[in-house]
Amino acid sequence: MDFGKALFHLNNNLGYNLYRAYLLFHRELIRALKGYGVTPEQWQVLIILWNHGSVTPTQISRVTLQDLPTISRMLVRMERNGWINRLQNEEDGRSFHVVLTEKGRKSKNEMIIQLDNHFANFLKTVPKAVHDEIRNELQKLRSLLGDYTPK
Amino acid sequence: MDFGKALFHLNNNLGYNLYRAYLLFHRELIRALKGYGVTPEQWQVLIILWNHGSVTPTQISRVTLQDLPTISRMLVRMERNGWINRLQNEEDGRSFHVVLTEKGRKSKNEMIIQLDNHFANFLKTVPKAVHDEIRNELQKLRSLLGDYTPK
DNA sequence: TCAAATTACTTGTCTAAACAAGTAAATAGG
DNA sequence: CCTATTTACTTGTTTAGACAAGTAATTTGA
Repeated sequence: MDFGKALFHLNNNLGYNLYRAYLLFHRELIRALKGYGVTPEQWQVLIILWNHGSVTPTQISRVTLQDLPTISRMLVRMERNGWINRLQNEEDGRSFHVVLTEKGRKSKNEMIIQLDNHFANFLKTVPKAVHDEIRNELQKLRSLLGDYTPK
Repeated sequence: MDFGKALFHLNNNLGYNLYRAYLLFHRELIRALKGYGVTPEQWQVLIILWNHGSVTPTQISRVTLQDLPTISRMLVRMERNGWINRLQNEEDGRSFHVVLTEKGRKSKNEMIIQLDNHFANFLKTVPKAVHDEIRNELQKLRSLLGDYTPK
């Protein structure tokens, strides 16, 4: 069955290529993290917490580009699974501090090493020059489209 | 609040850049299609059908890289919304043909023109050379990772 | 030919995400 | 100071998607 024609159109579409490449990475991340009971999106929150110690849901929401309902429910699941705690915010009764549990803190090194290895293997067919070139191009695209970038 | 450090790590990660760029495009596609009552993923199926007339769920599943449960339920929704019909497959009682309804067929031109305009505007800050360069790089990456590409 | 394996699709369960709407706390303006 | 607005988070609903498990039809092979 020849799907060349339909795929030809899609295949020359930037959005389609982004979607497709994202899917490949996202699935690989799911597999790499599965043993830890963490999703790719929760992994992103763990990285933020490892670098900051304590943040609010709104801050996570801004950094991850996700809306508060998504973050709110994700934090419920992460607390249920023992990764984080929500501490009362003395200065603002509407908000709270998200902090890592001991499990969350101690998992950092092992998980990062394991993930690095996993993706080094996944990307072994991709030359470093190509890898860096694509990353730079994507950063440029995001910047041109007004995506938030840290100082 | 300075999130530079956490974002610095994420920002130099290829997967994160893909995720982020994908999110920007996906949301824009949602907005562009909202008036038609179609999602980006259903749009992808419409394009396949516009180019092929009749396909099976399994064929859609292969082309879109999605599993059958996802396609199966998406087709239920598309049929409910009047875009497609499922016709019995005489040669194979397990399968069926997915075909466009009249609404599905007639929407093609208007939707494509509207979408092209919408994204031309969305991408107006992105020089054509950059756009094509990124698309080519992504095609290269997908190919290196063994993603399916049509002849 | 007929039991075993495979294929095509469905159903169930869970998470992420978009978006609308709601609650409660904090802040601003008159 | 006190009402109106804004902010921070939650809840509800819908779709996509991953993955396990199930059903029914077809194909394989002994």
